[in-house]
Amino acid sequence: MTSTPVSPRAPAWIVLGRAGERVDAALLDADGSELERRRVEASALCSWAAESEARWSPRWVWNDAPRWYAALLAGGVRIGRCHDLRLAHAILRDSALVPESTGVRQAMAWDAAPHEAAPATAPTLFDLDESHQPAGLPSDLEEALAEFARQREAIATSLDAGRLRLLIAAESAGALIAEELRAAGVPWDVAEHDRILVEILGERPPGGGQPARLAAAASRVREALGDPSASLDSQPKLLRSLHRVGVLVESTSRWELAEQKHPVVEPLIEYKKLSRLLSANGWAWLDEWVDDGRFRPVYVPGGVVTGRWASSGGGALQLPRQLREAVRADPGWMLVVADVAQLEPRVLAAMASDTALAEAARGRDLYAGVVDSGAVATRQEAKIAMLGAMYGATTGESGRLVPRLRRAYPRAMGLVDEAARKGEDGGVVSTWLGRTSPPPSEEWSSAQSRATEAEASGAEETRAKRWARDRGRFTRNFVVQGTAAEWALAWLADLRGRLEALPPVGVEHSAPRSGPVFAARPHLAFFLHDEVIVHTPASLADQVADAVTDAAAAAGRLLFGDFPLDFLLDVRISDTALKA
DNA sequence: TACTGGTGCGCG
DNA sequence: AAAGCGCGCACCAGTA
Repeated sequence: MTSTPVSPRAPAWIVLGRAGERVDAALLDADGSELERRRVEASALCSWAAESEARWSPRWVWNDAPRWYAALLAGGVRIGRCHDLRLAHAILRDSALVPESTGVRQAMAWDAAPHEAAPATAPTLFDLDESHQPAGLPSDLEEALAEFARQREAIATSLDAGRLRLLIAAESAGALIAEELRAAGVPWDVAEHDRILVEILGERPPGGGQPARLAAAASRVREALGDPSASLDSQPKLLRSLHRVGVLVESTSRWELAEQKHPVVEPLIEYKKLSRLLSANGWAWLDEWVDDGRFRPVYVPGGVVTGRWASSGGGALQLPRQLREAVRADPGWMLVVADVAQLEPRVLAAMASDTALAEAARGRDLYAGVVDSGAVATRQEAKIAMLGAMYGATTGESGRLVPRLRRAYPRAMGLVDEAARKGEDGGVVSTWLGRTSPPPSEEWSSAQSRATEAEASGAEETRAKRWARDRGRFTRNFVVQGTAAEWALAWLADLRGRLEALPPVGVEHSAPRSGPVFAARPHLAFFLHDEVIVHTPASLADQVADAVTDAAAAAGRLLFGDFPLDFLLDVRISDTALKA
């Protein structure tokens, strides 16, 4: 392998494909011309990739980042940049910036990209079992090269190649980061988690029954219901039990229960709370998801239509506040916890070039700025109104307050109102960088056309109108949520580069459980829409905090140029992830 | 026994 | 009873 002659020209891209136990690689120059091919045994891939990365810093082109990068990371190889064909295909196929006639928009195997839950153990490249790959996703080199060519063509002929390149680079960086997050894991203090569970639920019963405080709440509920055998976990049965004692609720949700005056209410709400903690994040979760002091959730980049990440397994995106104290830095390390204040309205201000809203956000809590502008009276009103504007509220306090925002910030509100109108009309909308919402379903469209026919029933018209409004709220939110996701990807990717540039620490200060690649340096440990947690050697914590802040500013400039808007962060350095 | 849909609740 | 977007997961009930 190492004896193969070195290419006379440095490749800008290296496209990888699989052929059984071998890996085929095509080295391309910047304009996509092939320089040479290599054939690498799977067992030698890590060393060849490490060498190529050091020599050329290419952008690696592959069908699906998890399939390749999990194995590279396990082998101690970190790479800088990639082009993920599956994720890029999904963006280009739907993007309104790409002409209809382009090859990438035709139906093909690259569309078939449903993710599946990752295996419990890191896959290796020798693993011939492909059951974990997205079904039907092409894996050989020729198909990867053909798709890569189609994608470059689609970008080049698009209405805005710059934005699409940026979006695909950010999306692909996200794919790398998702694998790195999983490889490094969230540092997790099992003893602290157990302490929290015992404090709230009571001791874990050795036989596997209910913990004491949960059992006590259950018996208080049954006593109030006057039924020692009442079933509390079946919604229909619980509803009937409540009706029998005169609690005439329509659902068993906490909000509705809380409005009732009856002795059953307090213990039932308590029971639901404890029961939820036990089933969602109890000892069983701990056994299944935390291993050797690390929680390793499965992130799914691009898993949400808007471009947000989803997660699969472990409920990574639902870590309850209650358990944040269990997120704990290794000895000698610290956590830098940062979240963006009001990311979505800030993004909206920039997209709409709404200088009044940007002014309200500058250097302060955006909602405080809205209050100062006189649009509404209190912070709570500002928040409710802003969320209502972005989500499409029409009733209640939120719906009532939105018109005031419309007067104060006509540009920003005009942007989301227009997105809603397009959605109601059956059109599509796009994010700032060009991710486009899916078109309406056949069922939706035919319901709309039927409703306009002369013989349409009142019920059909009503339903069509409701569906139209539903879709309008979706597209209204899509542009904001999706652009916020793009900003967050840019933030993450920039931060990743800044962390890489910090000096590694010596072995005496390392965190071996973070794995071969991350044991000696600050690394991203968690990401959730507008929040990041970095696990860092304590001596670098201040520099990491600066990096997080600088990366946010860089992301703003990358997307929105010199539009005068800042992305205010709350940054904390602590040994736990506890929020203020 | 395996599935699907409804409910409720955690997160942003 | 959440009003108003996007998710994942546990649990139960009904069906195949």
